[in-house]
Amino acid sequence: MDGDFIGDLSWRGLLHQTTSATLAAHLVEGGRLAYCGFDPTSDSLTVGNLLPILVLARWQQAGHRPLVVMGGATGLIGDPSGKSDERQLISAEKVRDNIARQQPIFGRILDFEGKNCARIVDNANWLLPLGFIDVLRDVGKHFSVNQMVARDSVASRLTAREQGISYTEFSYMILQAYDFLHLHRSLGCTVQLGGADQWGNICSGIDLIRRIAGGEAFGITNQLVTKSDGTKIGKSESGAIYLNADRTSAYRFHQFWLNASDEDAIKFLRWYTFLPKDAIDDLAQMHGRDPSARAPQKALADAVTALVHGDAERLRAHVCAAALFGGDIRGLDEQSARDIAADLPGAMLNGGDLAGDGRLVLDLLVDAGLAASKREARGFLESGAVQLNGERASVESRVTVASLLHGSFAFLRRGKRQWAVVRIDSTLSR
RNA sequence: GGGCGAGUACUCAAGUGGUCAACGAGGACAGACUGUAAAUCUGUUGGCUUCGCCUUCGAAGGUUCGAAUCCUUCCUCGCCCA
Repeated sequence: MDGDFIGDLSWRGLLHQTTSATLAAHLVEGGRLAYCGFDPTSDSLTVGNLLPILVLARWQQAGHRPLVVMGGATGLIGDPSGKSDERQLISAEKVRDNIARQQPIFGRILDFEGKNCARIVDNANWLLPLGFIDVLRDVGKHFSVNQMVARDSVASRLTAREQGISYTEFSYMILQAYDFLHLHRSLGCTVQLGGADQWGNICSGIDLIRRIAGGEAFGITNQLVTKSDGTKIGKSESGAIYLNADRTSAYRFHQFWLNASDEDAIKFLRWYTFLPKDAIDDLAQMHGRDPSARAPQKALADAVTALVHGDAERLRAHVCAAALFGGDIRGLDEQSARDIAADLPGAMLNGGDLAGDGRLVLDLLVDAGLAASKREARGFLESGAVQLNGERASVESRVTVASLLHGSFAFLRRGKRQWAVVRIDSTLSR
């Protein structure tokens, strides 16, 4: 997919705005450097952050150079864009920690080798050494408060009576503008990418570059995407969907995409995968012929899981899903059961725990994380939502040694799609 | 610094001395129907050793037989004045 970056974004429904009519001409020549900033306000990135990373990857595939800017300094301040509340400040330590945890994902999705290799920099390196007075004299003079107040991110906080805005967050756009200026001067960065809510910040940077450096710079924003019901992607269910395997297992990640609604699946394919237009059109057609095959959902889950977790993990997740939702859980051979069990959340028991009458399924639901409390577990059992090894369980049901598969597993299912496993740790038993 | 107002469960939002574990809405989860979809209908939504008990209404104290509701101090936030 060499070449047309703007065209690619556009048919995928991701293009929101670009800053200048001369942008297209600027991009005709390859090797342009564009940056996108990521503020380390959380220790792990979520599927919401995946989109801008992919935009950088598309940029790279179009023959340009991507630059990831970690907000080691701006993360200490907090961007008011798109936020209705003033945020709690996070400690410097936490920010450094978050950066360390967030970085690996970029290595997996961007190409750090070759001619158009990606780079990661941290704005703490140039923002922290700045002196307050110097900034006010050299940078602040170029900002009109009248204009700053008119920016959406600020204006909404000034008019909304619930929350105001602190001077700290108010200053954020100056810092981001300075980032762009710095990257323009030191690395020749000419383009900034970001979500639609970043428009104001990006424009501030472009203005600053024109005023101080006399250079021309560009901005491209992508649409902020939501599900068809208008809610954020990757929220709800059992919490946010993270990109780190230790927060959201590859299996759960795969399941998340597989559960996309019909309406969303095709859109997600355009937004979150590199599949070309005709491949996606084919999937849409297949889906029209046989919706129950859920071809788009499967393609989506496989593609995104492979991208984020690697192909081996994708395959495991796929096999696991097929066994749990397609086959007979009791018929699994020991090795398969062991593999699948490893991917599911669950509870670990030692052999002695199941001696005699065993333990109540009610209790194990809580231990395995399928119910938040016994009170809730009781509700699930009473409504017939729970299966033990494929058979409906009741409030009185117990797990005994006899109910274990291959002497060591018991599979619990709550509702249609939540699975967990109770495992016997043989090293502790007997 | 002064004046006024607000802080209730995941969110919004009732409740202004006992009948309040706290109305209602949304969300979420579950059941039925399906395709691990959507829509629809139904149920649940603080915890537990569940005909009862325990812990919650910004925080800490206090008044009272009894407080989410009254008083004091503190914290956070908004508006106005300086």
